[in-house]
Amino acid sequence: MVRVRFAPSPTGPLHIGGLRTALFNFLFARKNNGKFILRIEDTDQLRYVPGAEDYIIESLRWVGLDYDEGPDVGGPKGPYRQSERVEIYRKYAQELVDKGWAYYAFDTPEELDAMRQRLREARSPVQLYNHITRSEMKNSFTLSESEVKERIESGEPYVIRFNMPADRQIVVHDIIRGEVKVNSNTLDDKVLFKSDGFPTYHLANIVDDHLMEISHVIRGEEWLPSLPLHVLLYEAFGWESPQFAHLPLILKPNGKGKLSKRDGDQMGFPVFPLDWTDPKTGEKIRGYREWGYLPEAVINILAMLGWNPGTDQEIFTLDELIEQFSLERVQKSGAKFDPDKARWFNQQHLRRKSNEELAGMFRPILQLQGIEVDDRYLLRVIELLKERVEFVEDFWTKGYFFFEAPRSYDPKGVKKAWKEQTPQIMRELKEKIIQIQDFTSENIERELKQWIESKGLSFSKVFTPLRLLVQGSTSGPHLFDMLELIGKDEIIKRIEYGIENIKK
RNA sequence: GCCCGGUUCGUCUAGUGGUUAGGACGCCAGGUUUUCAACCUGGAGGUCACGGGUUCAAGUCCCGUACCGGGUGCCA
Repeated sequence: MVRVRFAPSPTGPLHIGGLRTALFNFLFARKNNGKFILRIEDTDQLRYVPGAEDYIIESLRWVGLDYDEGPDVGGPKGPYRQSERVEIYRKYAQELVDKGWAYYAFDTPEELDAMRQRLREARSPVQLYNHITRSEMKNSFTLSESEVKERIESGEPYVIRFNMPADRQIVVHDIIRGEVKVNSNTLDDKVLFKSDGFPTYHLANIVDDHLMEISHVIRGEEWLPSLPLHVLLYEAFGWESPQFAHLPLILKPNGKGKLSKRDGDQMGFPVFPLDWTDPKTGEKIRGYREWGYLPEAVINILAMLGWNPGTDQEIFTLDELIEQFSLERVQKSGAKFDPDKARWFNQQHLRRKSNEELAGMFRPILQLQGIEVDDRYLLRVIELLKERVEFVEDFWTKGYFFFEAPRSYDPKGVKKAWKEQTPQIMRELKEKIIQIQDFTSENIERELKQWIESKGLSFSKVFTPLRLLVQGSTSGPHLFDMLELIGKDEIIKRIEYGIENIKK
């Protein structure tokens, strides 16, 4: 039985790197008829951010990554919030102490700093709390059993550290990267249980993955260095280890490093699925959703960052991804995020939507403008604009003139199309348009072209200024379809108004 | 510093010892269009990080170096 989990910690808004980890877990679970579990890793009291958990849940829901078990939906292996499981971790930490795999330590943060500082100054290649240095610190190795007991009973703060064995060659296996070998001497006695009564990630993670019967741990590459520790923890408990897959990181588009919080607003693309307002600073960051991205597009963008099907297919629905996903085809190297391609994905998915769906998404934007239109008109507008739009908002920015007369005229367009003789031509054109009885696209085109030819004018001398008058700029949708849709009376009004108001 | 991982057009990538190194985004040009977009056709863009091996043959296997990234916390 495949059981995988997405285990974010609620220290801020979910980042798209995290969302991709969730996606790959989800795809793997669905592909293998397994379970996808959401677990909230809120063991850090200091970094806890109110609202972050709700944000995570809402984000997953928005993109359609439904989980089978989780804090809000429950499940047989709950609770799914680590803060509600502290007693469990305490018990297992104790078990490791009893078995000799862990020990008590009483060093203060200052003492730890001093130790690292000293080692650095001594040019020691490693500055670790390990099998060598622990003999100089305050812990179960240096204190007598009774003194340890006494300190604990007197309420002195303590932590429980892992007893990292010396000189062990650890070989771990990763589905994406193959074998990774590490010597335990480069590892340290990690804190497993903190003095605040909470476990660290390492302990809680292993205990929960075991108790929740997780079969595959699919997580970001930043966890690869702690994999040997985790494997040793499974050994210490005598548990069978799940399989591991470490996903490549998503990197900044230009420049270096992991994609992070502020990159988005600076470089003109979102880094978070939804809008987020920092509860402390009040700072607002825009999300994919509010930016106008379709959830389908976000899924597609993330799926293609670090995975590919091995075919030329690039546009996928979630179901198609489930069908074709495999961990074996996940890339080893980090992928730079490409904002241009992200836009392209959105455009592709937008075009695959029905006109009715698009109308449903566009109407709220119109309502914001105080505009009410009937469905037939709206659907025609969408039909005319659909191929030239990347985001839903573009229906407004590129088509507002279907709903109201242009308020201004694009200066470049005016310069290009509005010549000395143009007002006179437009006056005559207006008279011609008044005469057109059958005001349909096809007929308007035929009659106007005939008229232009009979006057010995060129199409562009007439049509470009006409377009300018009707829509305020010189590039846009099919001219005659647009004229038909806007209607004869309104067209005439716009021509009259424009002739008076465009100055040359 | 130390540990781990990575390295194919600007970007995402195909490629598993023998290919003119393929596709997509973006860019450029032509076609189409009253215009722009879309679409179609074409183009530029890669000494497969570098250096050494192994082999009749290496982007593909091995070693070293460089560079990039991650980790190195009582953070996850």
